[in-house]
Amino acid sequence: MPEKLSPKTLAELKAQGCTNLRLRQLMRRVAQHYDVEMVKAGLKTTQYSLLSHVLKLGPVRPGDLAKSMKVSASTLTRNLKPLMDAGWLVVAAGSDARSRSVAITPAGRAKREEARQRWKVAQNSLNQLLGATRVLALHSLINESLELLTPIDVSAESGADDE
Amino acid sequence: MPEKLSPKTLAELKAQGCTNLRLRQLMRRVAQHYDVEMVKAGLKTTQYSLLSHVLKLGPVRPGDLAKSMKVSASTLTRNLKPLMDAGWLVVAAGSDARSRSVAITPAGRAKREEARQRWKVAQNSLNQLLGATRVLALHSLINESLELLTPIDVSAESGADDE
DNA sequence: TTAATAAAGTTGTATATGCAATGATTGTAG
DNA sequence: CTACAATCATTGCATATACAACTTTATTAA
Repeated sequence: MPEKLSPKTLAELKAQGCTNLRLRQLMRRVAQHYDVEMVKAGLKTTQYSLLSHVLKLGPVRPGDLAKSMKVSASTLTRNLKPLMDAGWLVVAAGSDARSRSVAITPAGRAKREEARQRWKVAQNSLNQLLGATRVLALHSLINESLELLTPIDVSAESGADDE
Repeated sequence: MPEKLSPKTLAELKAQGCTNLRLRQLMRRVAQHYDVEMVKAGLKTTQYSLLSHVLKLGPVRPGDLAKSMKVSASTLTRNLKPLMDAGWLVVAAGSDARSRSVAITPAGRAKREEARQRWKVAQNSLNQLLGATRVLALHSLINESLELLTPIDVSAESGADDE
């Protein structure tokens, strides 16, 4: 893993700039790309993602949901709010008195299915724009990087198939 | 660019999930990685990025700065605030009466230099974690993708070398 | 010259994000 | 059985992000 580098390679890497910055920039662009479609369903891409995860994971504890989505518990708590207000998700009491249980409503299912059509359009047009090969390569790199950066966390299962 | 795909490739792509979701997840992880170091300098990585861009672009109009950083003008307006409050940036009147001019202060230069040391540590440890080859590949893909997604925008020049 | 238009920033509104602190329970050691 | 520790979720605080609407200036067209 700590592969030997020629000085040239190191220099190139240095000249490349900041991984964080570039990643943020790309993320914003891509988010905007998806949002163009998602807006037609009245959702943000993040909300679609949350709906999809709850659909997939069934009644689920907030903490597990957060782990699966790789966001902090506090972020999750707040992101649930607009979806609850819209009646797409419900939060009930959990088995444990300190825990809770998040579930999707029929309206939430319908909305998610509607949004899924939009998502497909966005994903396809992104594949068109970037080229499927490039998108595949990007996904691979992202997945590998996530694994390498993820502190050993047994309980965080795969999550939803698509956003 | 619309490369011919075998059905298999298409299926793989579909199974890969959502580019937006994965990108967001990686971005959050990477941001946290850098933040561990940046916090020691009392900055967020985003703020370091802003300081660096202003340092590089000299007295610059907010609009140009936003373009260079690829954020919206409204985002930039707000992100300037904490740095102005801290005395690291100043916003003066621009040539044009409706425009402005953003510049870095001596204190800002010092802070940025301090933070730059931290940034190096973060970038190096990221390279260690992911492997330099992988980071290089990631940068390439990000750069290519950004270009393909960026609406032809002549005025948005290269920006700062590193975050 | 005046009226319509374009350009530059800021603000209102809403969401996303995380750390640290808090509140509420449950579990455990003595 | 009680005091201490661990778990789970939420809240306070601060920042990041963008779209749409608005204010102020400049430009341009008539």
